[in-house]
Amino acid sequence: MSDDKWSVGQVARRCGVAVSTLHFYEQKGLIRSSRNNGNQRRYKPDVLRRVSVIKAAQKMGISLASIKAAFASLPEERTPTMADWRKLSAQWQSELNERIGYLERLRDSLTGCIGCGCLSMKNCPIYNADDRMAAKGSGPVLLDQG
Amino acid sequence: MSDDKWSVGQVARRCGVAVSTLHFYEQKGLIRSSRNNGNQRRYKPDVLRRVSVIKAAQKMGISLASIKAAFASLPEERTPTMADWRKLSAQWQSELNERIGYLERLRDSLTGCIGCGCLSMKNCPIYNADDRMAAKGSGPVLLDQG
DNA sequence: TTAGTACCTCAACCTAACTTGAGGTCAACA
DNA sequence: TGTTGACCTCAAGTTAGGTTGAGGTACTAA
Repeated sequence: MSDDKWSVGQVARRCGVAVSTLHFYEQKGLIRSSRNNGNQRRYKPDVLRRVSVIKAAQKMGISLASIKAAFASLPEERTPTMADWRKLSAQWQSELNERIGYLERLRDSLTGCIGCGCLSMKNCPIYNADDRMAAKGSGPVLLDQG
Repeated sequence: MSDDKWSVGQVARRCGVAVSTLHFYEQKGLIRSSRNNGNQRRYKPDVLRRVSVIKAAQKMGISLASIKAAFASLPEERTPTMADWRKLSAQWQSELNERIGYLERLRDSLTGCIGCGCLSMKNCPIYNADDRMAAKGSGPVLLDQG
Protein backbone atom coordinates (compact mmCIF):
# COMPACT_ATOMS: atom_id res chain seq x y z
CA MET A 1 0.00 0.00 0.00
CA SER A 2 2.25 2.79 -1.19
CA ASP A 3 -1.07 4.61 -1.00
CA ASP A 4 -0.59 5.20 2.73
CA LYS A 5 1.68 8.14 2.79
CA TRP A 6 0.38 10.69 5.25
CA SER A 7 1.93 10.92 8.71
CA VAL A 8 -0.09 11.97 11.79
CA GLY A 9 1.66 15.30 11.96
CA GLN A 10 0.87 16.08 8.35
CA VAL A 11 -2.77 15.12 8.72
CA ALA A 12 -3.03 17.08 11.95
CA ARG A 13 -1.62 20.25 10.40
CA ARG A 14 -3.64 19.89 7.25
CA CYS A 15 -6.91 19.33 9.09
CA GLY A 16 -6.33 21.72 11.95
CA VAL A 17 -6.59 19.13 14.71
CA ALA A 18 -4.14 17.89 17.35
CA VAL A 19 -2.16 14.70 16.86
CA SER A 20 -3.76 13.38 20.02
CA THR A 21 -7.15 13.92 18.43
CA LEU A 22 -6.20 11.67 15.55
CA HIS A 23 -5.04 9.00 17.97
CA PHE A 24 -8.34 9.41 19.75
CA TYR A 25 -10.40 9.11 16.57
CA GLU A 26 -8.50 6.01 15.60
CA GLN A 27 -9.11 4.49 18.99
CA LYS A 28 -12.80 5.23 18.58
CA GLY A 29 -12.81 3.57 15.18
CA LEU A 30 -13.48 6.69 13.14
CA ILE A 31 -10.29 6.56 11.10
CA ARG A 32 -7.73 3.87 10.31
CA SER A 33 -4.03 3.75 9.69
CA SER A 34 -1.31 1.33 8.75
CA ARG A 35 2.23 1.39 10.15
CA ASN A 36 5.61 1.93 8.54
CA ASN A 37 8.82 0.15 9.51
CA GLY A 38 9.37 2.41 12.46
CA ASN A 39 5.84 1.73 13.82
CA GLN A 40 4.63 5.15 12.83
CA ARG A 41 1.08 5.67 11.54
CA ARG A 42 0.59 6.15 7.83
CA TYR A 43 -2.72 7.24 6.38
CA LYS A 44 -4.41 6.95 3.02
CA PRO A 45 -5.36 10.30 1.52
CA ASP A 46 -9.06 9.78 2.22
CA VAL A 47 -8.37 10.26 5.91
CA LEU A 48 -8.28 13.99 5.18
CA ARG A 49 -11.86 13.94 4.01
CA ARG A 50 -12.92 11.77 6.91
CA VAL A 51 -11.48 14.17 9.44
CA SER A 52 -12.98 17.14 7.66
CA VAL A 53 -16.36 15.47 7.62
CA ILE A 54 -16.06 14.66 11.32
CA LYS A 55 -15.38 18.31 12.08
CA ALA A 56 -18.24 19.50 9.88
CA ALA A 57 -20.66 17.01 11.41
CA GLN A 58 -19.64 18.07 14.90
CA LYS A 59 -20.50 21.63 14.04
CA MET A 60 -23.98 20.42 13.24
CA GLY A 61 -24.15 18.95 16.70
CA ILE A 62 -23.72 15.32 15.64
CA SER A 63 -21.92 13.07 18.11
CA LEU A 64 -18.88 10.96 17.28
CA ALA A 65 -20.97 7.85 17.87
CA SER A 66 -23.46 8.92 15.20
CA ILE A 67 -20.67 9.90 12.87
CA LYS A 68 -19.11 6.48 13.32
CA ALA A 69 -22.47 4.87 12.58
CA ALA A 70 -22.81 6.97 9.44
CA PHE A 71 -19.28 6.08 8.35
CA ALA A 72 -20.27 2.43 8.59
CA SER A 73 -22.32 2.98 5.45
CA LEU A 74 -19.18 3.86 3.51
CA PRO A 75 -17.55 1.04 1.50
CA GLU A 76 -14.84 -0.89 3.32
CA GLU A 77 -13.11 -2.35 0.31
CA ARG A 78 -12.57 0.78 -1.76
CA THR A 79 -11.96 4.48 -1.30
CA PRO A 80 -15.30 6.27 -0.92
CA THR A 81 -16.40 8.19 -3.99
CA MET A 82 -18.02 11.60 -4.10
CA ALA A 83 -21.37 9.84 -4.46
CA ASP A 84 -20.73 7.96 -1.23
CA TRP A 85 -19.99 11.16 0.60
CA ARG A 86 -22.98 12.88 -0.90
CA LYS A 87 -25.24 10.16 0.47
CA LEU A 88 -23.86 10.80 3.95
CA SER A 89 -24.36 14.51 3.69
CA ALA A 90 -27.91 14.14 2.42
CA GLN A 91 -28.77 12.13 5.49
CA TRP A 92 -27.35 14.75 7.80
CA GLN A 93 -28.97 17.54 5.92
CA SER A 94 -32.42 16.37 6.87
CA GLU A 95 -31.28 15.93 10.46
CA LEU A 96 -30.00 19.47 10.35
CA ASN A 97 -33.32 20.66 8.98
CA GLU A 98 -35.17 19.05 11.84
CA ARG A 99 -32.82 20.65 14.31
CA ILE A 100 -33.28 24.03 12.71
CA GLY A 101 -37.03 23.60 12.77
CA TYR A 102 -36.93 22.69 16.42
CA LEU A 103 -34.89 25.75 17.30
CA GLU A 104 -37.24 27.94 15.29
CA ARG A 105 -40.25 26.63 17.16
CA LEU A 106 -38.39 27.23 20.38
CA ARG A 107 -37.55 30.77 19.36
CA ASP A 108 -41.10 31.53 18.33
CA SER A 109 -42.58 30.40 21.59
CA LEU A 110 -39.78 31.74 23.73
CA THR A 111 -40.81 35.25 24.66
CA GLY A 112 -44.42 34.30 25.03
CA CYS A 113 -43.60 31.35 27.23
CA ILE A 114 -40.92 32.65 29.49
CA GLY A 115 -42.75 35.92 29.91
CA CYS A 116 -46.18 34.50 30.50
CA GLY A 117 -47.54 32.23 33.17
CA CYS A 118 -47.77 29.07 31.10
CA LEU A 119 -44.29 27.71 31.61
CA SER A 120 -45.38 24.39 33.04
CA MET A 121 -44.76 20.92 31.73
CA LYS A 122 -48.33 20.33 30.66
CA ASN A 123 -49.26 23.45 28.76
CA CYS A 124 -46.14 25.09 27.52
CA PRO A 125 -45.26 24.84 23.81
CA ILE A 126 -41.60 24.86 24.78
CA TYR A 127 -42.02 21.72 26.80
CA ASN A 128 -44.22 20.15 24.21
CA ALA A 129 -42.28 20.99 21.10
CA ASP A 130 -41.03 17.81 19.52
CA ASP A 131 -37.53 17.61 20.84
CA ARG A 132 -36.66 14.10 19.80
CA MET A 133 -34.18 15.37 17.22
CA ALA A 134 -32.70 18.02 19.41
CA ALA A 135 -31.68 15.40 21.92
CA LYS A 136 -29.33 13.73 19.48
CA GLY A 137 -25.72 14.65 19.70
CA SER A 138 -26.10 17.54 22.04
CA GLY A 139 -23.56 16.17 24.46
CA PRO A 140 -24.31 14.73 27.84
CA VAL A 141 -27.49 16.71 28.39
CA LEU A 142 -30.52 14.48 28.16
CA LEU A 143 -32.82 16.98 26.53
CA ASP A 144 -35.80 14.75 26.01
CA GLN A 145 -35.86 13.45 29.53
CA GLY A 146 -38.67 15.62 30.79
CA MET B 1 -40.86 33.66 55.17
CA SER B 2 -44.06 31.61 55.11
CA ASP B 3 -43.51 32.17 51.41
CA ASP B 4 -41.12 29.23 51.23
CA LYS B 5 -43.42 26.30 51.05
CA TRP B 6 -42.27 23.98 48.31
CA SER B 7 -40.30 20.84 49.18
CA VAL B 8 -37.66 19.37 46.83
CA GLY B 9 -39.86 16.45 45.99
CA GLN B 10 -42.75 18.68 45.02
CA VAL B 11 -40.59 20.91 42.87
CA ALA B 12 -38.95 17.88 41.26
CA ARG B 13 -42.28 16.30 40.32
CA ARG B 14 -43.76 19.56 39.18
CA CYS B 15 -40.79 20.47 36.98
CA GLY B 16 -39.99 16.98 35.76
CA VAL B 17 -36.45 16.87 37.10
CA ALA B 18 -34.72 14.63 39.65
CA VAL B 19 -34.27 15.71 43.25
CA SER B 20 -30.54 15.33 42.78
CA THR B 21 -30.73 17.80 39.93
CA LEU B 22 -32.24 20.40 42.24
CA HIS B 23 -29.46 19.80 44.76
CA PHE B 24 -27.02 20.18 41.93
CA TYR B 25 -28.54 23.44 40.69
CA GLU B 26 -28.47 24.83 44.20
CA GLN B 27 -24.85 23.89 44.60
CA LYS B 28 -24.13 25.67 41.31
CA GLY B 29 -25.95 28.78 42.52
CA LEU B 30 -28.83 28.59 40.03
CA ILE B 31 -31.56 28.27 42.63
CA ARG B 32 -31.83 28.97 46.35
CA SER B 33 -33.68 27.48 49.29
CA SER B 34 -34.24 28.04 52.98
CA ARG B 35 -34.53 25.24 55.53
CA ASN B 36 -37.35 24.16 57.83
CA ASN B 37 -36.93 22.87 61.40
CA GLY B 38 -35.98 19.41 60.21
CA ASN B 39 -33.24 20.84 57.91
CA GLN B 40 -35.25 20.14 54.80
CA ARG B 41 -35.14 22.50 51.84
CA ARG B 42 -38.08 24.82 51.30
CA TYR B 43 -38.48 26.86 48.12
CA LYS B 44 -40.30 30.02 47.17
CA PRO B 45 -42.77 29.54 44.33
CA ASP B 46 -40.55 31.37 41.86
CA VAL B 47 -38.18 28.41 41.89
CA LEU B 48 -40.64 26.68 39.57
CA ARG B 49 -40.15 29.33 36.94
CA ARG B 50 -36.41 29.32 37.42
CA VAL B 51 -36.18 25.59 36.85
CA SER B 52 -38.48 25.80 33.84
CA VAL B 53 -36.37 28.56 32.38
CA ILE B 54 -33.22 26.54 32.98
CA LYS B 55 -34.71 23.62 31.08
CA ALA B 56 -35.91 25.83 28.25
CA ALA B 57 -32.53 27.54 27.96
CA GLN B 58 -30.76 24.21 27.91
CA LYS B 59 -32.89 23.14 24.97
CA MET B 60 -31.54 26.17 23.16
CA GLY B 61 -28.05 24.90 23.85
CA ILE B 62 -27.21 27.41 26.56
CA SER B 63 -24.86 26.21 29.31
CA LEU B 64 -25.63 26.34 33.01
CA ALA B 65 -22.81 28.85 33.43
CA SER B 66 -24.45 31.23 30.94
CA ILE B 67 -27.83 30.68 32.53
CA LYS B 68 -26.37 31.54 35.90
CA ALA B 69 -24.86 34.68 34.44
CA ALA B 70 -28.21 35.66 32.94
CA PHE B 71 -29.97 35.00 36.24
CA ALA B 72 -27.59 37.46 37.84
CA SER B 73 -29.52 40.20 36.05
CA LEU B 74 -32.67 39.27 37.95
CA PRO B 75 -33.45 41.30 41.08
CA GLU B 76 -32.12 39.82 44.33
CA GLU B 77 -34.40 41.64 46.70
CA ARG B 78 -37.78 40.88 45.15
CA THR B 79 -39.49 38.13 43.21
CA PRO B 80 -38.80 38.64 39.50
CA THR B 81 -41.70 40.04 37.53
CA MET B 82 -42.86 39.01 34.08
CA ALA B 83 -41.00 42.00 32.73
CA ASP B 84 -37.79 40.72 34.31
CA TRP B 85 -38.24 37.34 32.70
CA ARG B 86 -39.09 38.88 29.37
CA LYS B 87 -35.83 40.76 29.40
CA LEU B 88 -33.97 37.47 29.88
CA SER B 89 -35.82 35.77 27.09
CA ALA B 90 -35.25 38.65 24.69
CA GLN B 91 -31.53 38.31 25.22
CA TRP B 92 -31.60 34.59 24.50
CA GLN B 93 -33.83 35.03 21.52
CA SER B 94 -31.18 36.87 19.58
CA GLU B 95 -28.64 34.27 20.60
CA LEU B 96 -31.00 31.64 19.29
CA ASN B 97 -31.38 33.55 16.05
CA GLU B 98 -27.66 33.60 15.55
CA ARG B 99 -27.46 29.88 16.21
CA ILE B 100 -30.25 29.21 13.75
CA GLY B 101 -28.54 31.36 11.14
CA TYR B 102 -25.32 29.47 11.64
CA LEU B 103 -26.99 26.11 11.21
CA GLU B 104 -28.75 27.35 8.10
CA ARG B 105 -25.49 28.45 6.54
CA LEU B 106 -24.04 25.08 7.47
CA ARG B 107 -26.97 23.28 5.88
CA ASP B 108 -26.79 25.30 2.72
CA SER B 109 -23.14 24.58 2.15
CA LEU B 110 -23.29 21.01 3.37
CA THR B 111 -24.04 18.93 0.31
CA GLY B 112 -21.87 21.05 -1.88
CA CYS B 113 -18.96 20.85 0.50
CA ILE B 114 -18.96 17.28 1.64
CA GLY B 115 -19.68 16.07 -1.85
CA CYS B 116 -17.13 18.21 -3.62
CA GLY B 117 -13.40 18.48 -3.33
CA CYS B 118 -13.21 21.74 -1.43
CA LEU B 119 -13.45 20.45 2.10
CA SER B 120 -10.22 22.01 3.29
CA MET B 121 -9.60 24.50 6.01
CA LYS B 122 -8.73 27.34 3.67
CA ASN B 123 -11.46 27.26 1.07
CA CYS B 124 -14.48 25.55 2.53
CA PRO B 125 -17.49 27.67 3.51
CA ILE B 126 -18.19 25.17 6.28
CA TYR B 127 -14.84 25.85 7.83
CA ASN B 128 -15.14 29.53 7.27
CA ALA B 129 -18.72 30.09 8.36
CA ASP B 130 -18.76 32.31 11.41
CA ASP B 131 -19.05 29.77 14.14
CA ARG B 132 -18.41 32.00 17.10
CA MET B 133 -21.99 31.58 18.33
CA ALA B 134 -22.17 27.90 17.64
CA ALA B 135 -19.26 27.32 19.96
CA LYS B 136 -21.20 28.65 22.92
CA GLY B 137 -22.88 26.12 25.07
CA SER B 138 -22.40 23.19 22.77
CA GLY B 139 -20.72 21.11 25.43
CA PRO B 140 -17.04 20.44 25.75
CA VAL B 141 -16.33 20.51 22.03
CA LEU B 142 -14.24 23.49 21.09
CA LEU B 143 -15.90 24.26 17.82
CA ASP B 144 -14.07 27.42 16.98
CA GLN B 145 -10.66 25.98 17.56
CA GLY B 146 -9.71 25.44 13.96
C1' DT C 1 28.22 11.21 17.56
C1' DT C 2 24.99 13.86 19.31
C1' DA C 3 21.15 16.86 19.23
C1' DG C 4 16.57 17.71 17.74
C1' DT C 5 12.30 16.47 16.02
C1' DA C 6 8.54 13.46 15.26
C1' DC C 7 6.64 9.70 16.66
C1' DC C 8 5.08 5.66 19.95
C1' DT C 9 2.11 3.75 24.24
C1' DC C 10 -0.44 3.98 28.28
C1' DA C 11 -2.45 6.12 32.09
C1' DA C 12 -4.29 9.98 34.17
C1' DC C 13 -6.56 14.27 33.94
C1' DC C 14 -10.23 17.80 32.35
C1' DT C 15 -15.17 19.98 31.93
C1' DA C 16 -20.19 19.77 31.90
C1' DA C 17 -24.13 18.13 33.82
C1' DC C 18 -25.64 15.07 36.34
C1' DT C 19 -26.52 10.30 38.85
C1' DT C 20 -25.59 6.82 42.31
C1' DG C 21 -24.54 5.08 46.66
C1' DA C 22 -23.53 4.90 51.51
C1' DG C 23 -24.85 6.13 55.85
C1' DG C 24 -27.89 8.95 58.78
C1' DT C 25 -32.22 11.92 60.33
C1' DC C 26 -37.13 12.84 60.93
C1' DA C 27 -42.12 12.46 60.95
C1' DA C 28 -46.25 9.98 60.14
C1' DC C 29 -48.92 5.90 60.08
C1' DA C 30 -50.56 1.01 61.62
C1' DT D 1 -43.02 0.01 68.22
C1' DG D 2 -41.40 -0.31 64.02
C1' DT D 3 -41.20 0.52 59.45
C1' DT D 4 -42.03 3.24 55.57
C1' DG D 5 -40.98 7.42 52.82
C1' DA D 6 -39.05 11.73 52.20
C1' DC D 7 -35.34 14.05 53.21
C1' DC D 8 -30.14 15.10 54.46
C1' DT D 9 -24.67 15.10 53.28
C1' DC D 10 -20.65 13.86 51.00
C1' DA D 11 -17.92 11.25 47.90
C1' DA D 12 -17.45 8.85 43.88
C1' DG D 13 -19.01 7.40 39.30
C1' DT D 14 -20.66 8.41 34.36
C1' DT D 15 -20.40 10.07 29.36
C1' DA D 16 -18.45 12.81 25.66
C1' DG D 17 -14.64 14.51 23.60
C1' DG D 18 -10.66 15.23 24.12
C1' DT D 19 -5.69 16.88 26.43
C1' DT D 20 -1.46 16.17 29.14
C1' DG D 21 2.44 13.80 30.78
C1' DA D 22 5.89 10.26 31.47
C1' DG D 23 9.00 7.34 29.52
C1' DG D 24 10.82 5.33 25.31
C1' DT D 25 11.89 4.75 20.02
C1' DA D 26 13.28 6.34 15.37
C1' DC D 27 14.85 9.26 11.60
C1' DT D 28 17.54 13.61 10.19
C1' DA D 29 21.07 17.00 10.17
C1' DA D 30 25.33 19.00 11.78
